[in-house]
Amino acid sequence: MARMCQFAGGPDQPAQNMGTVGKALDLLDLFTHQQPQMGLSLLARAAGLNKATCHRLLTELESRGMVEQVGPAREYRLGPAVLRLAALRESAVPTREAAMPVLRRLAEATGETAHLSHLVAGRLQTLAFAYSARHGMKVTMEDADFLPFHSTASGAAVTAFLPEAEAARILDAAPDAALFGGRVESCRTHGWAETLSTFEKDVQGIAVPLFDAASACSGALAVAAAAPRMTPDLRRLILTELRQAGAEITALWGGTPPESLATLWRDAA
Amino acid sequence: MARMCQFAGGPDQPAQNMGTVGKALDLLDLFTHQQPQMGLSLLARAAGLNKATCHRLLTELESRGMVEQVGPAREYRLGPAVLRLAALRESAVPTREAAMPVLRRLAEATGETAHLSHLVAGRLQTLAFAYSARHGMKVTMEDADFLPFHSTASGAAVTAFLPEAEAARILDAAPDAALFGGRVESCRTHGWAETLSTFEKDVQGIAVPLFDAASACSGALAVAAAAPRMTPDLRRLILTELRQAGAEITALWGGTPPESLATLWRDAA
DNA sequence: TGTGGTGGTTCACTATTTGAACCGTTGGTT
DNA sequence: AACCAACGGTTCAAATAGTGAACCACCACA
Repeated sequence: MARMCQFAGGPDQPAQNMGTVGKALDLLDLFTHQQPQMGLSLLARAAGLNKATCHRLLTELESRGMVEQVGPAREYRLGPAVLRLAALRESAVPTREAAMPVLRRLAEATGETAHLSHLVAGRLQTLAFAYSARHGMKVTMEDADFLPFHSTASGAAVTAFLPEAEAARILDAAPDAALFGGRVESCRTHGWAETLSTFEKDVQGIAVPLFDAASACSGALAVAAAAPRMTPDLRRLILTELRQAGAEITALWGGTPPESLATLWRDAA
Repeated sequence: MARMCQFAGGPDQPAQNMGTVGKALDLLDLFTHQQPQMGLSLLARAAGLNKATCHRLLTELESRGMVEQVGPAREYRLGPAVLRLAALRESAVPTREAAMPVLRRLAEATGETAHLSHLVAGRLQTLAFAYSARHGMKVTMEDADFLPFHSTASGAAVTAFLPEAEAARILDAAPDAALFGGRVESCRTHGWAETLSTFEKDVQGIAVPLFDAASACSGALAVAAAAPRMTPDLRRLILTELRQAGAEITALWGGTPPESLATLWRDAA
């Protein structure tokens, strides 16, 4: 079960399972903060689809309100139907709402930016963040973006506690396998991951993993601090608060940390 | 262009355009507050799909995080990916966020429950609402639900300003065509719609339509008041505030009311 | 008047989706 | 314990639905 990769060394698996609806959903993922709306041709090119195919998919998405066309250029953007789905999801399982108070408390206690992400479909998705009012200079973030595994503390923390197969996939894709592998390994032994100036210059990230009910890693909680004002004391404080908050959110989400990590955190406290 | 219904009296058009992704997206619409999660068989039955088909669609939705399976019964529920999409949509076009202050002000000024819905894919979707703190007894609402056209003031208001073809479709589906048609006609002449004890007993609804940039009706703003405390004065107040707030939200959304309604509202003020 | 860019449509080809029947479990009844 | 029904999930021949090169009409620029 651990090694599902039967094609030895097959480094390129560019096309995954490609159903029609998969392609349609991939289209939705093309919209970002940087490009919240785009035309048919651009979408087709970005998705690697024929224009006709892309058009049909978009039409179908539009008929259900998942995207909408706007302006004289008839560009596409995400539609209002997603709002209903999200509201329904949050009402059924209030992931974000439940974690927000803890997140705010963490930001307040550390004086730095707190940041929550969770694993969805193999990617690390920003769920929420909270700023502290203490300092004028702070690390700012964009909501609803994907986090790169290899350059963030959250990414390392999650990778450290992923099933072996998936962790291997991420490790293989790392540009600097040794460095990233080291961070992951360190997280496995200490219970937290740390980066400095990898995601962004002069930003120090410290992260702990979060877990679901099956003790599988489901996300990460991080503090992104301005490196210039970091001190050993502050670092100790962040670690303490982070472990505490991480345990809380995991509990709020109905999850349980794996035994190994639970003891690690207990000993540290 | 006005009358697209070429099959005279054709009352049953049960199957619309049915692409594969349409079916998949329809699955998402089956989740409600009442049933936030359901098993494979139930979903297949509710969607009118074969179990195998339904399973494949769900698997594909799950691979993109649009749904997730949970618990020993492996039931499905909406997944975390919808959160990202909604956050992105709100960031690109802050429909809800922009309207919230106006909505709250409306609730405060009238002392009743204010309610905002918009038209998506031919249905009226609850977008937000605001309560007033003035009275202990108030009309309460569920977010992220669909509103029936025929029994709500919002439904009548929207229908009154829809393109003829769509309005006819809704009118034809009305259980009491005369009553509903009367409400719609009244809204066309006065600029607002009103219901009493239709959606729920002892609830009086008053609604005005909202418009997009092309002066097409895109939603409705309503006040749901407890009928027992309604007075002519209160009703006048609600109407004034409602027109004002409706014009504001339409403007905030970058829309413009059709000239006919604009003059109606000007004269009333 | 050409050239290259849109958004959108057509239609023969075929690859994808479909659904009856199947399996292995589970949980309640007789 | 045997039975039954309903569950989630899988198989595979049959056929339906998706695909993409080539096609408009349009616009802007030169």
